[in-house]
Formats: sequence, C-alpha cells, structure tokens
Amino acid sequence: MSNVKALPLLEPAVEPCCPPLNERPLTADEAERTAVMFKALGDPVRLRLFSAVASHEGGEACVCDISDVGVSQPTVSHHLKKLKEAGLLSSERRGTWVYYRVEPAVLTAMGQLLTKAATA
Amino acid sequence: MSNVKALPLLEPAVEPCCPPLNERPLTADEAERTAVMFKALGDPVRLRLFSAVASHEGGEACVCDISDVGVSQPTVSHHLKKLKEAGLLSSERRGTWVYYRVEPAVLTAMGQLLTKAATA
DNA sequence: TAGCTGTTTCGACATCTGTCGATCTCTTGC
DNA sequence: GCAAGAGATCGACAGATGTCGAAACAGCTA
Repeated sequence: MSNVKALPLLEPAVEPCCPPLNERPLTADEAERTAVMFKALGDPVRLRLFSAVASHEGGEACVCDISDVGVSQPTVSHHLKKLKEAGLLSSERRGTWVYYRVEPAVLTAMGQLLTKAATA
Repeated sequence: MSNVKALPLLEPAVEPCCPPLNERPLTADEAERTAVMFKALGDPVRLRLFSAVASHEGGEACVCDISDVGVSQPTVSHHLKKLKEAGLLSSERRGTWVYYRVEPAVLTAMGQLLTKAATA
C-alpha cells in the first residue's frame, strides 16, 4: 500500500490550533483543521470508544477492554484509527495488546475553544 | 396556510446531557445525543458560520452578515439549520432579516465535557 | 515450527452528507 | 395588488462515511 498522503497530521502538534470561537470568524484553513477534531467526536461509536479510553485508569486502555460497543472488531479498529489521525488518541503496542491513550493537550484546546466562547 | 410551523426538534433542552468523557464510558444513548453536537461542529463551513455568529456583537448575527463563506446561499441555509437542530444556534426573524444566536449553555456543556476530561 | 489470539488492513457495499440550481415563502415598499 | 429582496425548501447528484466478512499481520506459547 503505497499511499503517500496517508498520515496528514499524526503529529498531534498540541499548539493552540484554535482561537476561541467567539474571538473572530475562523479562517477557512483554521476551520478545516479544527473541524477534523470535532468530526472525530461526531460519531456515536467513536464517542463511546473515546469515553471508554478516557475513563479507564491512567487514561489508557487496551483495545480488548473497550471493544464492546456493538459493532464488529474491524469497525472498532477503524474508528480508533480515525481518533488517532485526529490527534485525540495515541497508540502503543505492548506485546500482544495495543493500548490507546488520550491526548490531554488536544482535549484541553478543544474545550477552551468552546468554554472561552461561552463565557466571554 | 396555517401559522403553525413544523418545529420538529428545535427544542434544544439545554440540560446537562453529558457527563465528562472520562467519568465513565458513555452509554449508547448518551453517545448518540452528544455526537450530534460534535458532528454539527465537524464541518469546516459550519465551524466558520458558527464562529462568525459567536464572534459577532451580542453573540448574534444576521444571515446576510455571515454568508460569505464560499458556498451558495442554499448551502449556508442548510448548514445553519443543522447547527440549529443540534441546539447550538437559535434563530429569530426580525422583519426582512433572520438573526442567528449562539446557545451559550450548550456550548458550556460541550466545553466541560472536554476540559473536565482533560484536567481530571 | 505450528498454532492460537489480538489487531489491523482490504474490498465491497449501502447509506449519509455537502453541494448546487431552481423554486417557494415571507416581508417590505411602491 | 404587485415587484423585489432575504431565506428556506426541494430535487438531484457526486463523494464521503460507517459497516461488515475475509484475509493479513504481529506476538505469544507449546
């Protein structure tokens, strides 16, 4: 599989990608990048998977611990990949199992994007 | 034609729909409802429209003020409807123009969903 | 080495989504 | 009443997305 443009932003780049939504209208480019993160949480299955990882002890969980969300195992893997590509999760293999972990900085950025807009 | 409009699900019901994502795994039903809001912000055009409304004075704006996002007028209307159905915006007609306004409570709920998950 | 288990990738498919032009509704003004 | 402008709705269409079963891949253990 020689897909050259496979991984666009697997570098989470925890920088403040996002000015608060009420500070000024987002540019097309800012919106494009920010929407990727929101879209990643815009699917019920992904939201459950993410919540399962986030609520697990240490903020990380094995795939086998969170696969019970009502879809097939390949679909779980597909959604975890999406969350990873959006920078919300990172993964690490430890022997037989693969562990996914939340990226708190990205989460904080998204949260402030919203709460600052709400309180200002 | 009667004055009674359709009004399918435009009652946002600003209740705390969402426990923090790291408190416990979301149920299927919680995820379903929460994903609607994130999905609404998961499109670049909608994100720009929302940001344009949120950054406007008073947190509200006429459609004519924010329509310059590079898509046709029907598409703008379509996206504003999506944001409204997700409970993120509300609309009101004043004479010729229609004004959209942010729903701060829903925004706060979404933000805390993320920031509480990030800091805990 | 072979076999087993956990996870990812592949290929295919039905559905959902974003987009547009055309048209309709509502309000204002003549 | 009629025309004009602001938005919403309709119908159609291409492309994206979620889903699955089958297969490939990666470690462990015998």
